[in-house]
Amino acid sequence: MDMHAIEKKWQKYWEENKLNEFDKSKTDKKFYCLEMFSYPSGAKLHMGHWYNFGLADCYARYKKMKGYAVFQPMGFDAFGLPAENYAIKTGIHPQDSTLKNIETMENQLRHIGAMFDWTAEIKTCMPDYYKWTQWMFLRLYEKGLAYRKEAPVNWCPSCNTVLANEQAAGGVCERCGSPVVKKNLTQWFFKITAYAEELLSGLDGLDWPEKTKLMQKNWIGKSYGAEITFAAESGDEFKVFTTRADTIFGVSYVVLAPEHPLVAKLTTPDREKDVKAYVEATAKTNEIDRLSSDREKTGVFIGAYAVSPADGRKIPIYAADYVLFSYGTGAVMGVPAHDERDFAFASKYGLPITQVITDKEGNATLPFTDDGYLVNSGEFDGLFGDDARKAIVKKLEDGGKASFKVNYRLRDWLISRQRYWGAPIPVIHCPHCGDVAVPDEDLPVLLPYDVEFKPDGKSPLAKHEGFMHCKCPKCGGDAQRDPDTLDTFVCSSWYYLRYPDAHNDKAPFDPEIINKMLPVDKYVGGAEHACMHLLYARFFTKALRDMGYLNFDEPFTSLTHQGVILGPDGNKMSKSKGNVVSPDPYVEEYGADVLRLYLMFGFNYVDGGPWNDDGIKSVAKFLDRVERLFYKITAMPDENADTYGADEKELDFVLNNTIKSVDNDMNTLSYNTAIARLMELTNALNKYDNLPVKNTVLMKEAMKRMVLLLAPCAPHFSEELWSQLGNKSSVFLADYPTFDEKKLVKDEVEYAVQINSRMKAKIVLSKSLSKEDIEKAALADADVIAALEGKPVKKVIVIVNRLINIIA
RNA sequence: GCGAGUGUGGCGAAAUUGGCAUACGCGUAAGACUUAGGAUCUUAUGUCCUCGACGUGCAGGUUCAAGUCCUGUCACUCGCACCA
Repeated sequence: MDMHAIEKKWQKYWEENKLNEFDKSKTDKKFYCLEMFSYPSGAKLHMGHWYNFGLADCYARYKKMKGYAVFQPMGFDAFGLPAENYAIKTGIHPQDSTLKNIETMENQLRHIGAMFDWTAEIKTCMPDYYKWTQWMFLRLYEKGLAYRKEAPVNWCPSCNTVLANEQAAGGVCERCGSPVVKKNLTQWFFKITAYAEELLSGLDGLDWPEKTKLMQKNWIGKSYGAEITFAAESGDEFKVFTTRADTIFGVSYVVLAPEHPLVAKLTTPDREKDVKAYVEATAKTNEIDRLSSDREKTGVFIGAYAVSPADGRKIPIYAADYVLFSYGTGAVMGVPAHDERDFAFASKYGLPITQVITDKEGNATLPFTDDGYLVNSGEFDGLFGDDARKAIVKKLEDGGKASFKVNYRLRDWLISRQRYWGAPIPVIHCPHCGDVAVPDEDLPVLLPYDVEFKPDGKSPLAKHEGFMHCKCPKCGGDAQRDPDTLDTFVCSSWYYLRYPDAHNDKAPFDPEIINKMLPVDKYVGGAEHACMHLLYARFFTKALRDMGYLNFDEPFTSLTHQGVILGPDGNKMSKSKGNVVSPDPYVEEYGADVLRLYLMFGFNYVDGGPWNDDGIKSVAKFLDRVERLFYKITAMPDENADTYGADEKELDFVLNNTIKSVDNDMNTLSYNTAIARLMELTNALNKYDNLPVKNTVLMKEAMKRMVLLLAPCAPHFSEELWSQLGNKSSVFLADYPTFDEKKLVKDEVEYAVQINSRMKAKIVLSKSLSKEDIEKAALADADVIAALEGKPVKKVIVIVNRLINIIA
């Protein structure tokens, strides 16, 4: 078959007949199948895109044939750093390179033969989209979910920009790998922490990979504990957060984070020099060092003492950088006997180590960090774990010195970027009125084209007079625009809401439409977004729901992460390693269907693996075989329709079993086994074809269903064969084949017979036999009798339809 | 360090509730057809071998029966990484 010709032919047909477009009259049977949209990079589409988009399309087409009105849109996450970096390097404007890249990618994407509904295409860098991204910001701002504050932020000295916590994971810049340093800037934040609890509890009901849910859970990091108030001798009070209130009698010092405001206030004059030096040194330390748990603990005594609320002991106060100012209260109590970090710290600075917890036997090596029984704890001695914690906190609570407290590790989402290529933050800073939201009717705040990209730590927009200067919407006086742009993750946090109403120019979407079309029924994309995009999108959905725009709680009901296709060398594909595999030469040589089929067959979808084209020919051969068989069978006259013996029954069994298996495999995205079953059906048809007398009516029926089963996987090929069968409408409008349970029932079953759990014989028995008869038949078998050698039978285990185990 | 996952032929990989390990394919070998074969078809193909034994990273355990369950251990991958 001329693959290229039929690709063109049917892609044109599908487009002209609007087969890829969602039928808006069928929202009651909607199936929203979405792949994570991609960034329009200068590099061409690689194998991973095909693996993601092409194979998700197989699922979408399968669902369509199962009777759903499938909506599968495609778009581009078009703002972002790479285009701007490229502009700095080459002088080519981000808008020009991005739009050009999009055009190239659109063309490449069409080669996949996916049923993308291009009428709903989104490009996040276009004003008709980012207008609504800005609108989203304003709604969150109104709700108090967007706020501005000065904060130490992750600063990448190489990219000259602020990074989100998630983009600075591990203390290095996600993009360039440079060590991240801290810098104080006034930044915009989204208050994602307001939803910490629901983001956590909502995970339970989601059909998502367990690993991803666990990652989000850990990222949110809920922990139950208590805040306990310590009083300094000066009278100043401060709280520490602890999950181990049961260890409070073992406190031998307390630590304040170096950034803690009380450090300066409480430091005694004789310690001032040392403390100041330490605090300054901490500020200079970059994240990579500060966050390393292997690092030696350091700290400095500030000269002041506090009083333990539990027993009134006087304990020294330290400042140490192993305590994070941004978590809990920024202060902890040091219990060296029962915390590894405190143990290391106390050992170094010669602080007392008092054991207050012990195990069942009364002996424990320090530091002992498990739950245990209290000792040296006055009235609480003998209590265990949770009971001890509750009793102690209750007692302190009565004295106003403690309270139960839940903490989350999740931080608010820093969304300001000192970059050009993003959606401008729609806020005006007025010398009289302060921060003023841009009125909705003035949206979008357009991104100017003529800017200076050269990075110098200032937003390119800040240097653009025409952009910056404006009138305050409130007082009409001279004012300045916010020079920053929004993190691109803001754009991608709501795009799935835009697709179903992509051309709405009155609102980001019509809630009536969106509430029918959402949530997304199947979301397919890489696992690397587990704690960023997927969390942010959930936050947006919940926030918009609470504002009354949406009536659902979660954006993505079911999520699948496709595996990663690695380079042939087993490494992640990258330009620098030179191991990027392009789909283009394979599409050129074998066609889109063969490549789709090979990607389905050669890998477990959720695992991926190193690229290797050894098997691609075999898949091409498989389609050739199907095609040859197809033409051979369709050319046969209808004969022997009434012939239905063992061979026909066997063929019918394989046919029905294939339908059952493939249906199930497609539904669970077990593509490799689905293709294996289709190969088996082909083999069975070939085998049957070699018989002298053939029921050609049965063969034709089998072939017809084969074409239907193959259609979601090899759409052009199958559409062609379908039309050759004389069908006037698309194969994707045909019903997915169903199987007949009766055809799956065999008259006879082969049993494996084991003697003392060892395989000794195989016997074929009628399906209708009772357990007793099966046992009798097995014991009467000549091979079995021989293998038993006259030994008495003690016990016989019969597993119906499978095996018989004789214990002798 | 903590958390999660993976480990099966020469290779990619299969294996409902524990029930014939290695489906499907690649590769390899032999044969058929052919002027020819890098096409097509057929057969064989876990290892060692004579019966038979041994085989799912390794060592144990539970069971009539373990790739699957339990304990320990090694290797690799991913995530988190001083969160008190």
